[in-house]
Amino acid sequence: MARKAAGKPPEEILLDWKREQASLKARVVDRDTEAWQRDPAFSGLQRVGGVDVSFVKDDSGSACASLVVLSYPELEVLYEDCRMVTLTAPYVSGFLAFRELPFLVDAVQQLRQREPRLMPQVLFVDGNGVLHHRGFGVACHLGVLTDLPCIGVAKKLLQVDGLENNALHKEKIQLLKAGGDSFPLMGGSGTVLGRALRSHDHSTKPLYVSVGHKISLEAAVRLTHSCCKFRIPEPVRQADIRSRDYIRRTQEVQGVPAPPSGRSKEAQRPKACPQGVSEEPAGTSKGTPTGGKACPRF
DNA sequence: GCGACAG
DNA sequence: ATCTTGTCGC
Repeated sequence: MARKAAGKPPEEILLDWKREQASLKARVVDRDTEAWQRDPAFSGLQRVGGVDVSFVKDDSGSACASLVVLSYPELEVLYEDCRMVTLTAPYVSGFLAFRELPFLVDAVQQLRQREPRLMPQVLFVDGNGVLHHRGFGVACHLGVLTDLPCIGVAKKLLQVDGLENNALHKEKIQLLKAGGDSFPLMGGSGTVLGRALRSHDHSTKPLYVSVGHKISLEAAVRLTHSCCKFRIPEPVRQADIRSRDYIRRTQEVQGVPAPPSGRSKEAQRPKACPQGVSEEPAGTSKGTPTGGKACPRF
């Protein structure tokens, strides 16, 4: 009975999605809009957020969407929201937003309504911003729909517009010697789409940072570096750790016994979290991140 | 048949 | 994204 989100959507749907991306792309602001973004120490910045979606191992439809807010510059968790969701759209490279975004937008709206004072001033998104097939990745999408500054952080290079993870690219990576070092990622059109960043001294594999919304690439890269205690920016890392933990706890209670004795002690209590406010599986959203028209099934 | 492929 | 143990290093 459970609808599986498999198979690639019909061409017709993909065309719809492309039209939507093109339409929303016009609203992207790829420059600094806040005073703290220009400040050398980011003074004025107090809260940074991160979002992520983790999956249940044998069910492409079940996942846990999480939104966390950390203090800056301490990077301590102030807020955490994890919720199980049912994904309807399949994953198609270039259309990640249509699969994961509805739930993340919901999470932001809930925060805005229940704890407005904890609203993050910038959001780190797992995935790309303008470094995308059509210049509108999930970080841009989330930024436009929430009107929050967003930074796209991908763990792998999306090979678009002439960008390739080839020998030359690898040579450039070798030249990144210290945390904070980076080099531009230029698309075929000569435009800089993002930057490969060595997030800290002891990390060899770079992060691919690109503008999502309302922040310049320079500020995005600098802030990303300043939020890395490890390779992955702390906001996204915490969202990831907590969402997987949430799933693990859920699987333990009614199903799998107790695999190994995990070492996920990394989760402490945030000052606020809508955990107790149990309602429905929180799957109000449908197919379109916009919430506009409805594209029911695949 | 082979390479690509954010999460 | 997820499947997976040990292992090398600070």
